[in-house]
Amino acid sequence: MTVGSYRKHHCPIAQALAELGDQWTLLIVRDALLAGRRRFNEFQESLGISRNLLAMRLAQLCDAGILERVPLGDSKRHAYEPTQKCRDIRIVLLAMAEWGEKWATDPDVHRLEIRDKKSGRPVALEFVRTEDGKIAEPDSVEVIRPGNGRTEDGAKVGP
Amino acid sequence: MTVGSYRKHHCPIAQALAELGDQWTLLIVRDALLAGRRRFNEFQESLGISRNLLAMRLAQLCDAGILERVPLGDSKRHAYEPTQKCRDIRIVLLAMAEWGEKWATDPDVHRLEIRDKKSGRPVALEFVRTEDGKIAEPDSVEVIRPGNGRTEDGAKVGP
DNA sequence: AAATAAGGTTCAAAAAATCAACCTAATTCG
DNA sequence: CGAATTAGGTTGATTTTTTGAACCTTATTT
Repeated sequence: MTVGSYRKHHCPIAQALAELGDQWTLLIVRDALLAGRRRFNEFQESLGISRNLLAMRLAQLCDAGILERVPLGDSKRHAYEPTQKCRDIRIVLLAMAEWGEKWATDPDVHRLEIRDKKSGRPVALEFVRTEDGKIAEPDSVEVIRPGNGRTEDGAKVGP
Repeated sequence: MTVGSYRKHHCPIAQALAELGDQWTLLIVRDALLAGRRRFNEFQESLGISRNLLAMRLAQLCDAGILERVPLGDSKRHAYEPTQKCRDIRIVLLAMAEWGEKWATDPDVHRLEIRDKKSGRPVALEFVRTEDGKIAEPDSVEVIRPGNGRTEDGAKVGP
């Protein structure tokens, strides 16, 4: 079994990892979404990734509909623009950022602040009860696979 | 520059990826957190990962304080128990699951439901304004690095 | 017009992942 | 009790990925 054969598990986490789980992919997406980078050399210089590998990853991201190659002016050069599918990854990146800030061993780790665009007021990522809009503590929520009677604690069948 | 040298970027996302960004690591964590797996062979059979690689990854996860090797009975066998650092990854996995469900190409992808443990009511992952507890639309929030005047759109300095 | 930058491609070397076989200590089976 | 099987790895050869450097062609700048 190769690592890429995640798809055989019909788990949505495995599916996400099949498209994003590569070592560089989420860093490229981070650069595109959070640092506004768009051009081949911007990614290359920012990440220090080998150029051939970057070319492959960008092609894969375009194939997956996460980035889009758009021509710049009338030249043959182009920019890699994030699609909606890409923008939807931001929540994953911010969840990782919160975890990284909390648990990173690097004492010089940056903070990332999420805030409301208009008011500038701080925003955080939370579990919210759909019915009453109240915030739920992480430990008070469980994850189930609908149709599978079991909860995460005793599960025989995985996600 | 090797892919493991994320730490040089003091970005919390890069830090998180340095510990979790391996191809198998998040699947191991998923199995531990969401499917309750604890034993070497459980992970191996569930994931189909090579045994030597699994041994390395489990050792790394223990070193990182994400799993903990606890003896079983008085034998030399043991279980890999998730720590709090590991449980805090659940929010990342669930963000990925939501993305995977929305964007997966596999039509047979499972749904994962998050719900309140006590009431069984559904729960979702949302951006919440800290001040008034109101839900913020993803497109209405921005990410900044405090101390860096720029927003995600015009950033010269990345996360 | 020449120099430099953008956006790659090619190729060899190094590192990492896979696969199969092997090993030892517990546990279960007859 | 002894034999077989299971758990939890380790070892080593093979294959696949990454890396790093050089090279190339087409824009753009000086």
